[in-house]
Amino acid sequence: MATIEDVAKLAGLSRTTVSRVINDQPYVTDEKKSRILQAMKELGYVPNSSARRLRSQKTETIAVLLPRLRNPFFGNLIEAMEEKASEWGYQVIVCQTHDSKQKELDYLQLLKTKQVDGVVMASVINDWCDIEPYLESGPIVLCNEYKEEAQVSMIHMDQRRAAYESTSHLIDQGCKQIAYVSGGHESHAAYERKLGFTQALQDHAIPFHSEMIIDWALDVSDGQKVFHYLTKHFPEVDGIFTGSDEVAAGIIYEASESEWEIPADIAVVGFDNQMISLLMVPSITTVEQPVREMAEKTIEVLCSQIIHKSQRNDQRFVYDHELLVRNSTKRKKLSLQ
Amino acid sequence: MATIEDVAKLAGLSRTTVSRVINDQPYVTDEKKSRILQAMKELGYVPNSSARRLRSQKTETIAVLLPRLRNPFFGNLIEAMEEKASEWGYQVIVCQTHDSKQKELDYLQLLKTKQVDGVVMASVINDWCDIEPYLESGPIVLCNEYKEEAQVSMIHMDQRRAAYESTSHLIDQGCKQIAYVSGGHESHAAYERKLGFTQALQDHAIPFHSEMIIDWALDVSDGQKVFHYLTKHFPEVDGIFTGSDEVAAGIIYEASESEWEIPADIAVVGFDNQMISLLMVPSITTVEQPVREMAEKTIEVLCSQIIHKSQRNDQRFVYDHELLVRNSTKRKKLSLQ
DNA sequence: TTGTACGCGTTATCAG
DNA sequence: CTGATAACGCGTACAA
Repeated sequence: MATIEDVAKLAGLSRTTVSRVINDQPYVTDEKKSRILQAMKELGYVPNSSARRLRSQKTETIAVLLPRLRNPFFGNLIEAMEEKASEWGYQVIVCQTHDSKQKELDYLQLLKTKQVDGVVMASVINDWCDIEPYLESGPIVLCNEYKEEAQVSMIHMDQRRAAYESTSHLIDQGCKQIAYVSGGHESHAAYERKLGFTQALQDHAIPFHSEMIIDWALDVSDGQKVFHYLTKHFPEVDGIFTGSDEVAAGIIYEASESEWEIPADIAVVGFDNQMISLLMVPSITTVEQPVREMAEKTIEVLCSQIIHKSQRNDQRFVYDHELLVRNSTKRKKLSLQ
Repeated sequence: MATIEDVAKLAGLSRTTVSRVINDQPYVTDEKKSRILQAMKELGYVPNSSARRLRSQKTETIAVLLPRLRNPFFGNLIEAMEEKASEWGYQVIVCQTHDSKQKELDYLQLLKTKQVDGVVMASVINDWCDIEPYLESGPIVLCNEYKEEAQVSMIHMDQRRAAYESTSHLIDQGCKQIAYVSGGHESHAAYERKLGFTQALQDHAIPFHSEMIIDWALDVSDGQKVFHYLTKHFPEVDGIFTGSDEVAAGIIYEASESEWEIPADIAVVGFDNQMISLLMVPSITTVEQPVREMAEKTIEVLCSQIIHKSQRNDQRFVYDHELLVRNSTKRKKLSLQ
């Protein structure tokens, strides 16, 4: 591997001058500049980035922590993040925590060891007090997650309102025995969602059945299990709020294999507006999140914090959702339309 | 930031000894060892990885090149790769090329600049002769892709056989006017698929209509367009081979909004066995790929090449597919069953 | 068993 | 405009 020294020798100049050319700095004669460029080409010289990192204390790399890529919500999120980061000249390291406290801390260690300049947390498992110390080593930005007590920037939706709205929609459609089905880990986002759900029940004087709360449903096959569990133990159920379109799809699929009719017997709402929610029969009422916008804003905020270290680091951006009403909840005759 | 020097001073020992402790090397008294560990804890010392990289010429990082994460096939692929890489102690950088030659080369540059120890290419856009030079800088492994002329390890399925088999299945079901619908870039994998397709037609004496070849269909919405395009221009079509379940789903969705019946009027096969292929009505006949196995093998091969630089680097692993027959192609009465 | 001294490849400082 | 020289933080022959 050719080094800067080799280039300097071949061009008959010093390392310093070569370095100036590499970094587009002024004060180099055009003649020497081209001599150096020539030498670089001849040797196939490429600057060694490990050395640069050591010298400049910068890595041009960020880490994105999330539970798992299999969930298409996170797939879409990181897709948009990688594209934006690439525009800013940053690499992206994928870090799947699988909802493990230990893995989360392991990945945060990347910040301490200077392997990354900053971190996006699209999922937070540990208590904030265990995460805060890492802030000394570099900026952290929360996306799709929030912690009241955290002094960091956060980009997210109003999960509570979204849940409130879609639950109210179920109630509007005449549901009175509504189950709440959500994913494994109790993130703050999930917590807010549940608040919105219970608030909606309360405001409409619908009873809350704590037995009809399910907190282990992550994907399609969990949705299938949920359907059997609910219809067996609570045959009076007539509405289901879910935290993801995959779970909703699993429920609807199993219903189609049984005697239950969706939405006549049970109305179901999903979350995220994945492609699948449109394609299912019946199509799934769901909550659209501005994933790409949130992802891009997250990267912008993080990158500018990396560059201007002084900047205030506790901005908050709240995005709007949109309830998309589809066939999985349309129980009422729409006589007025 | 505390350095190894600070730790040494505090412990009253030399940098070397501290380094030995960090790297679990022998020849250190237990007493001094614990004194050093104590000092490290007191200072919150963490080894600086940029310095280590420079010194050891290793990054413990690999890059995975793929077209886009939005395609769930690649999402699943990188999910499994990241997990396996993590077991080996490697970070994963996501590199979405969006089928751009330039982006592909930009990302390969990571190898040259020593930002990664190795590269997985799950997509190859450039001619191999443009990629080969990068091999000087570190190992490259192909996953789900192959190039006859390349002297690198490859992990993939026999795409040709898979396509042959699912096309033959369409023919068995009585299809005579079969369209071929595939994704944008003409990868070698896609090339092999098309070979299998045409071979199947030929072996069964079914005419090949070059006008019924579509090469721009990537996702659900493309599938929707495909449906309209085909039914308008080739109303005689009675079978469609697609390169992805998303495209197949888009076709089926549009058919359900029209007068066309699937599979009675048109039989459709997908590819990849995504969740969606099971959930659609009708469910989609598709080709199951051992994604996780291929991903894990890929990482194993790459990591061991990184570690044992001498090892032969042109191994080839071919995995088996499985045709899953579902309702989107079941046209014949199964009188014998 | 421990320490000394050098080098990994760059960039920044300062003197010319 | 150009060049010598000192860091950046760590690992490792080699010597003791």
